[in-house]
Amino acid sequence: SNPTTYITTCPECHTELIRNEGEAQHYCPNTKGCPPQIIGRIQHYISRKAMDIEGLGGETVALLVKNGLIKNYADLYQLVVEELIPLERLAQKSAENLVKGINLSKEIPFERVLFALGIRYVGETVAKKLAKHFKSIDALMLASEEELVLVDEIGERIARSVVHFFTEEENRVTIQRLKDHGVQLKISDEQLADQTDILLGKSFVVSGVFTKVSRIELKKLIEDNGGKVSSSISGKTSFVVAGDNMGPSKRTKAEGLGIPIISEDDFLQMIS
DNA sequence: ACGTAAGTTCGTAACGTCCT
DNA sequence: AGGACGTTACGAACTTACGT
Repeated sequence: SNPTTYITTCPECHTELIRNEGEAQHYCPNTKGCPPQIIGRIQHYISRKAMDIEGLGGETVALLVKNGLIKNYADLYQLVVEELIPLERLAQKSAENLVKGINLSKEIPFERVLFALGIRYVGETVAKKLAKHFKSIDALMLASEEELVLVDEIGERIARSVVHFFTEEENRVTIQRLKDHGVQLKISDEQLADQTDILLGKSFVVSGVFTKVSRIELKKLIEDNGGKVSSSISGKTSFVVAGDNMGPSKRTKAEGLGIPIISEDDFLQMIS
């Protein structure tokens, strides 16, 4: 039987939206002409967990788009100070900072660039998984749905979305432009050199604050060495790495399950 | 030179959905 | 069913540009 469909129009660009019964959300398919989408994609690209471009925030992105200076994130790399100065809220100083920030983003590692691209269902962690598995955007672009599903943690929905993203000509062009500007679209040699399999199959929970490495670095060390970081303790947790002010409920739970609680030093010892 | 307003950063928490 | 993930929202501290 045919599912009921609901038809509405996008309040922003008045494109027709079709949603099938049972689908939780519908997205405006007008990816090229819907202004909030154009701005939103760039805002995501520059955001903290993605390319983290300092000097550029959501409002400034909207300003740049509205003034016709950029239409997608690859355009950012062609901005020059002079054309920014006439804009509201931007003067010499901010314009320089902005261009500087954009240039610095060329050093952002591949996994975050992959997240920044804005492929649906590819968030921060899925991007990491894909980056680790495929090592480069070229390899990822060649992967079929079948190959993608074989990757741990990647299901049908994500696989379909990834393949779809790369079939769009516009996306391939944008990616080529990023590549030409020197954005990291493959895992760097240094990154590869830092990776080991020491912690393969081990699952970690991190709790508290640490002195020698930051919480973020600690998680990165776990992942780079083949381990998995989870947010909550379960029977599958191998170790809890505890810093200062470890959450008391976590401590109780770990003790209850008999999971070893190790210190920052213990952990660093493990991987050295 | 100073205060204000706007924007950004950083931490956190909650919620609904997806994966296994 | 349980855990993980993506998304959104919020607030507080900090930075910067701009008007007086």
